[in-house]
Amino acid sequence: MKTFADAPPPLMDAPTAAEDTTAATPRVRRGTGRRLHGAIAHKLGTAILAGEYLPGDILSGEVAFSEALDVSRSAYREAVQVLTAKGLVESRPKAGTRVLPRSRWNLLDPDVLAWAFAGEPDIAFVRGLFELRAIVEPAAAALAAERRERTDLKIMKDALAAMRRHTLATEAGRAADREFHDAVLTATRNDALIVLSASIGAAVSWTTQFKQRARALPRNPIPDHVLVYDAIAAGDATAASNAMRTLVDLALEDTKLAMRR
Amino acid sequence: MKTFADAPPPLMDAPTAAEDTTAATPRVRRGTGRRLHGAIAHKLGTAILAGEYLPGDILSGEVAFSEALDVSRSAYREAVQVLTAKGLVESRPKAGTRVLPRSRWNLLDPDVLAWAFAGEPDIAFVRGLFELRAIVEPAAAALAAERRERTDLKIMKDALAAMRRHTLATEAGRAADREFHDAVLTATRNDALIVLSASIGAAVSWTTQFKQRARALPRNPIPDHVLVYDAIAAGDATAASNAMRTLVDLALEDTKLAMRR
DNA sequence: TTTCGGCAATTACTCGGACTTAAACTTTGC
DNA sequence: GCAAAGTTTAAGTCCGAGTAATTGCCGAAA
Repeated sequence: MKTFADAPPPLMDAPTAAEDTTAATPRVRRGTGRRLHGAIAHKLGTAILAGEYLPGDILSGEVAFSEALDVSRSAYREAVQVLTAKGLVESRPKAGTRVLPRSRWNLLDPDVLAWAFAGEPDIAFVRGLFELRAIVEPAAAALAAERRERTDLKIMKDALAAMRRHTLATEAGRAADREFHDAVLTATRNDALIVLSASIGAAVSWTTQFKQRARALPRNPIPDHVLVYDAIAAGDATAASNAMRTLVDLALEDTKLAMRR
Repeated sequence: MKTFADAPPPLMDAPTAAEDTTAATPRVRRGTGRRLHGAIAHKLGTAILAGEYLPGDILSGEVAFSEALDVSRSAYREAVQVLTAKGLVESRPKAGTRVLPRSRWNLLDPDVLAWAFAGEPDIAFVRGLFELRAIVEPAAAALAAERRERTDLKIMKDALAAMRRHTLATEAGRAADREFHDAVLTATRNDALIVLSASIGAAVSWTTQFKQRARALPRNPIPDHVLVYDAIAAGDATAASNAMRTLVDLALEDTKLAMRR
C-alpha cells in the first residue's frame, strides 16, 4: 500500500510566490468563449506547426507539462486528445506523447491550417495549397455550371452586386466575395468538395489577410467574377472552368505580391 | 428534438466471445491497443455519421450519457473533445452538446471517413467522393509527370511488377496497387495533395473492400497502370492526366458493380 | 404590448487525487 | 546468446467536488 510515498509534492494551489497583488496568473490565456483545453490545444498546435517540436520529439509527461502550464491534468489531456484527433501526436503508456511524422498530420483540417498560418507559413506549403486550389476550384465551377439551380444563381448575382458596391478594399466587399465563392461551391451539390474548397479558401485568404490589407490590387477582379457567373448561368462547364482558373491565378498573383514585401 | 436519455443504444461491434459469467460487462468494448475514449469516440462518431443523431440533436448530459455507457465522465469528455475537433459536435455550458450541421463536419478527416463507411455509406456521398477523386488524381498524375525523380519511377516500376506477379485478387496485389498510387502522389511533391488523395483513396477502397473481395474485374487494370507509368516516365503531363482519368473511371465502374449486388 | 436588463438554474468546465493498465526496460533463467 | 518473466514508468481511467458561463425566465421600464 503506497498511497503517495514518493510523490507528496507541492499539493495545494500554486504558491503564487512571484506574483504580486493580482490573483493567480494562468500561464495560458484564452479569449472569451474559448475553453481552456481549446486554448492549450491552440498553443501546442501552433508550436508543433511552427516546428518548435519536431516529428519524433517527445513531450514532457502529462504531470510535468500540465504543471508547467499551470492547468489541471484533465485539461491538458483533453487538449492532447484534440491534437491526437488531428493526427499531430500519438501517446502511449510508458512511451509518452510523441509528435507524429508530418505525413500523418491532417493538413486539411481547418484548425491545423489555422495553426499553420498562425506563424510564418512554410512557402512550399502555401504553394502546394494554391496548386490544389487551382485544381479544385475550376473543376468546381464546371460542376456548378451543370448543376446550378435558380436560387444558386440569385445568390451569386446578389453577392456580385454587393462586391461592386463595396469594393474588395472593404470588409463587406470581401464578405461578398466569400459569399460568391460559397455559392459556386454549394451549386456543385458535392459535400466533400464544398468542405475541401472552403478550408483551402479560408487558409489562402489568411495569407493576404495578415499582410497589409488595403492596397492596390493587380487589377480589378470584378469583371473576372462576372465571367464566371455568366458561364455558370449559361451552363457552359468548360467556360466556367476557364473563367475560374483565371480568377484563381489572379488571387495567386495577388498573394505573391503581398508576400514579397 | 430527441435526447436519447431513454435509449440505451445497442452496443455494436462484435463481442468476440459470449459474455456470461464474467463480472462487470462494459457497455463499450474496445480492441487491443484501442483506448477507451477512442472506442467511445468511434461509437459516437459512427452513430452520428449513420444518422442516429441528427444535426441539431442534443446529446444527453455528460453525467447521464457517461453513466449510460458505463464509463467515467473523463473518458466520455475526452471522446467528445475528439468529436468536437472533427467538427461533428459543439458543446457549451447550459446548452449541452449538440450535433453540428453537416456543413461543419470535417468530411475529409480520415476517421470521419472511416466512420462514414463503417455503416452503409450514403450513395450521394460516395458519388461525391469519386467525383473529387476524378478531379484530383488526374491532376496529381500530371504534376507527377513534371516533377518525378528517378527514385519515384523506380518505386512505381517495382509496384507495377508486384501487381503483375500477384493479381488484384490477392492482398499483396492490392498492396502493390496502393504503393503505386502512393508513389505517384509522392512524386507531386505537394503535401496537401498527398494527404487529400490518400484519404480519399483509402475511403474509396473501403467501398470495394467490404463487399465481396475476389471476383472478376470489369477488365484487366494492369495495362492502364502501365499507360500511367509510361506517361509519367516520359514527363508527358497531359498524357498522364488522361491515363489516370481512365484508371479512375475503371475503379468507379468496379465499385458500381460491387455496390449493385 | 414590447423590449430591455438583471436573476437564477442548469450545464459544461476545471480541478486534484487515487487507482489501473499497458508497454518499454531490466533482469533472470535457459 | 536468446527468451521469458519481472519491474518500472507513464499514460489511461475513475471519482467527486467545486467553478464558470450561458441560457431562458421574469419583471420593470418604454
